[in-house]
Amino acid sequence: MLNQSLRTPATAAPIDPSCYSAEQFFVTTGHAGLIASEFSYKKEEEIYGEDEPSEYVYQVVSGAVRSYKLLSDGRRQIGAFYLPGDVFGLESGPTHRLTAEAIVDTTVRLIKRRSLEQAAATDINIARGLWSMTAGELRHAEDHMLLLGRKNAMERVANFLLEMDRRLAVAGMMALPMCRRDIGDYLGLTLETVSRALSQLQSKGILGFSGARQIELRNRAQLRNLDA
Amino acid sequence: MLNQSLRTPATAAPIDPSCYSAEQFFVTTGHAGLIASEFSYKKEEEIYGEDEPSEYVYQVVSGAVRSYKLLSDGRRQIGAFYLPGDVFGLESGPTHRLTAEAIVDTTVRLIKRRSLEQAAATDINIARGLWSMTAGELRHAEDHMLLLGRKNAMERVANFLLEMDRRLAVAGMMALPMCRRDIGDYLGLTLETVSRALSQLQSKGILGFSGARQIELRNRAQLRNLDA
DNA sequence: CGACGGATTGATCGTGCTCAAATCATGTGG
DNA sequence: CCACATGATTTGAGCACGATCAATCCGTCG
Repeated sequence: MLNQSLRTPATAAPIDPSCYSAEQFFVTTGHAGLIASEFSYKKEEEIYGEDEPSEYVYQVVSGAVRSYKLLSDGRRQIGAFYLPGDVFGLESGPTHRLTAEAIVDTTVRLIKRRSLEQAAATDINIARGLWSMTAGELRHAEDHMLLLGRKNAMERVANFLLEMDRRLAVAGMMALPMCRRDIGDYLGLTLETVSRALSQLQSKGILGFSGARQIELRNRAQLRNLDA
Repeated sequence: MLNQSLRTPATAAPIDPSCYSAEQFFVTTGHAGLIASEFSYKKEEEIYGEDEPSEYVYQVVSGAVRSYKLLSDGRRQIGAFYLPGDVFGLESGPTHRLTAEAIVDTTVRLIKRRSLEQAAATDINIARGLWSMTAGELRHAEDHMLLLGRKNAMERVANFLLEMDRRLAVAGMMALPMCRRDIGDYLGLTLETVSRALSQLQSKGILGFSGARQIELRNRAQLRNLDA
């Protein structure tokens, strides 16, 4: 299965370093002569743990990944989902700040972090790319803090649907890789609250199901209204 | 008033780029021949607005700054407080993602963002510093997402007190620059809930007040227990 | 001293959580 | 191919935590 966001352009497009897209990062590293290998993880398998040394940077080829923090009593906050094309596991410091797990069977490309750092020391484009990707994660985290701190349940779920629609919709349909509990732990809600919000959106005709994880958005404008 | 975290070491300490501290960044830029000027803002004055072009990078000399996002109906999420020594307003993209305001009369040092970018193009230490500071903000945001998504009111307030204790305690006392509403908007709570939690901690002898914003922590261990 | 904004405290309300049960989807073995 | 087992999802009922609304109280500054 070839993923659209991973295709290498036949003609190397010029890269504006101030508008860096994570999806193109592994293309740039290729230009710099860095070697990316592939690896696969089974559903539910851990890719790296919180506070482990950061050895590799990853790009999702196929599948999906969740990245989270745990409290001692088991409460979990998912910080981000990574979908095909997304880069994750990039750290500026020595260790990973969150745990990463495959949500479904997942294949990744990976590059040794050390070789990236070395490349960045001489290639300003690589250095810019590392910074830009971290800045992109920060932007997402800032938006998510607003959601977690100040939005109500329906606003959170509407926001989630629009985010997933943007990132993985094909022909107007989304195939969510994650369960209701994952969605709840991403949105700071319980799985029941997520389920109730989705049911309510269905009854209003804003979305349609074909299986609990196959969702079609029927009214994105109204969904954007619900997202505060 | 000389702030401790701003003092320039008499002997230039070697800087480990993987453990970059934001406080030393303006020292490094000085070595690179970059010029920092000073500017002052009145209490409640806006320093920059959300989505405005990012022209400068700032370091708090004295005072305090809040950085936040607003929803259309006025709900506010404060992403971070910046205290003397802290660097803020650093963006990888073209615009600021949050609004920054002086909480009290505040003096900052500032460097043109353009000159920083130019310096980073030739000086890998500068480039490393920019990345590390953004990564530091991301780390804070990741911790804060866990707090906002999964911690209860007392855990949030305990966490806040320990954070402020670490960052601005002098002789065991904190002089908070921000009001209860600011604290609430930082923690995803109302000002009343913050006030009740603080009163409860006082009645347990875990902290003592000398004025609503002058707090002495009397039992940090117990506070750490309350912070999940 | 008085006025004003900030903080505390109280009473009530409501959203989202908890606990529980029913239903649905998926995959496995007979 | 069907029966069953298992986990995921939905739905319901009741509850609790933090929000809201409201009334003092306090500290600071004119």
